[in-house]
Amino acid sequence: MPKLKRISESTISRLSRYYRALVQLDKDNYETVSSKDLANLEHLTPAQVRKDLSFFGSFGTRGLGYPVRELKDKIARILGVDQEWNVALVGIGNIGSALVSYKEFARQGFKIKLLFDNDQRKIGSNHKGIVIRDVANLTRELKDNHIEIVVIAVPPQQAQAVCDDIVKADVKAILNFAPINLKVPKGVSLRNENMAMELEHLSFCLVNDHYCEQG
Amino acid sequence: MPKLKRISESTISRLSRYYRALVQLDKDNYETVSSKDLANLEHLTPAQVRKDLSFFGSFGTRGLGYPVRELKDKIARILGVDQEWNVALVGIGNIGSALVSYKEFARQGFKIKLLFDNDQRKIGSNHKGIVIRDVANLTRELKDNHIEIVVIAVPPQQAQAVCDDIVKADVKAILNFAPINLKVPKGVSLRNENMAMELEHLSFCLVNDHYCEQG
DNA sequence: ATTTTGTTGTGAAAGCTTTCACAACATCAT
DNA sequence: ATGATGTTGTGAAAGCTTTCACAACAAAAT
Repeated sequence: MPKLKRISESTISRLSRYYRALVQLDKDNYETVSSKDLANLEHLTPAQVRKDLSFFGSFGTRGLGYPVRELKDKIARILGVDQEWNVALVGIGNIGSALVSYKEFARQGFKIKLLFDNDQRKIGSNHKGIVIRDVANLTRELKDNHIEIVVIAVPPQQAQAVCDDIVKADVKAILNFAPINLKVPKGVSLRNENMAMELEHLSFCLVNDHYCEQG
Repeated sequence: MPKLKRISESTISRLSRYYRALVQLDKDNYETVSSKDLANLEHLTPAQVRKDLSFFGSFGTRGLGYPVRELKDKIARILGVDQEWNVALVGIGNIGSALVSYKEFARQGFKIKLLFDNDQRKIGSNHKGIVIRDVANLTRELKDNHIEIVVIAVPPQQAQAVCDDIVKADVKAILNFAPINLKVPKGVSLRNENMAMELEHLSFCLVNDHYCEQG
């Protein structure tokens, strides 16, 4: 039985941070970087950097550090940002509209291909060059257009129904902005962006600063 | 020496989830709720619910469960959402604009009082009833208006400078949307919303589904 | 009264993540 | 060559979080 080591959520998140740092280091023409430097850039510990990277292989040279360009490319491959992904966005309200214009996405290979809404006044209209489709046809259109990632930006009451339609289209990755816990079957990856929750975390820290020792 | 038990980030996040569930239960006129029910609602375990709550006191009755209304109010107090907070928003671009209109914030007691930008064309103009101020005066205006929480929605290159000005105004809570690791002094709480990172997490799971056993 | 059923609060166990510490190398200076 | 310095990769230790398991209690049934 091949021992399947589970990888922690935090390691994946840190991988994103290493990647961002490496992109910058490469731009600045650094050839190599030590775990210590990389740790300093992202306010982590050298041991953590090494442990995280060692999970995926031995990328460094003892005495020297890691080759910047090579490590960047390796992490890009691991994160899947060396390729393009077809993204659809459901719910063209305040947040949805903002995401369509968010340059960071396209730059990283996440291409917004389809937009959906349930508002008859919006359906059929053009939004930044993309036509808004009827959410009633969500499942079929996601399938037909080979969408791989869907962003949910609808009100919480509609989110689970939308989510179910997305799952029916065999989409395996969902980013949810609705403040609700979506239920997805095993095999579907779900990430939540919950701004209300983050603000509550901050107000908790303001009220209970003795519990929130941080810096 | 009073033993200062540290509270985990995850416990605080779950507290937000319990709160959301309790608000709904209260609306639906439930009088009591068991740790089992609360766990089911948020896809957690009963033991975790009890452990989390026990951190802040004994709120339940053995054999019966927790009184919904009372527990909701207690958690509201703990989270600091039983009061209003003065919020400022820096950077009125795509995301910033969306946040101004985001109803969820105001509903939870987070009142956006000031808007800032560095674009001369925007400064002085009205945005949804709030005048946009010059970010050059950030520190002074935050102080004068007793702002307690600031949201950063500026491009990454400007984020650290903006952050430093916020810290100078003695603001102790910052929500950052810029894809960069901000450095803040001890005593200042910082939360990050990094959408690019969440998408990278999803593409990681698409590429490495064997590591991402979830559901 | 006594038993049955249900649920909390919590110490202990299990599981997971981070940090430590050092052997194993690579490079450079002499 | 040899020694000095620097850095990785990793097993073991420490620390943290979640889950287990059960005594303690409350309410309802008999």
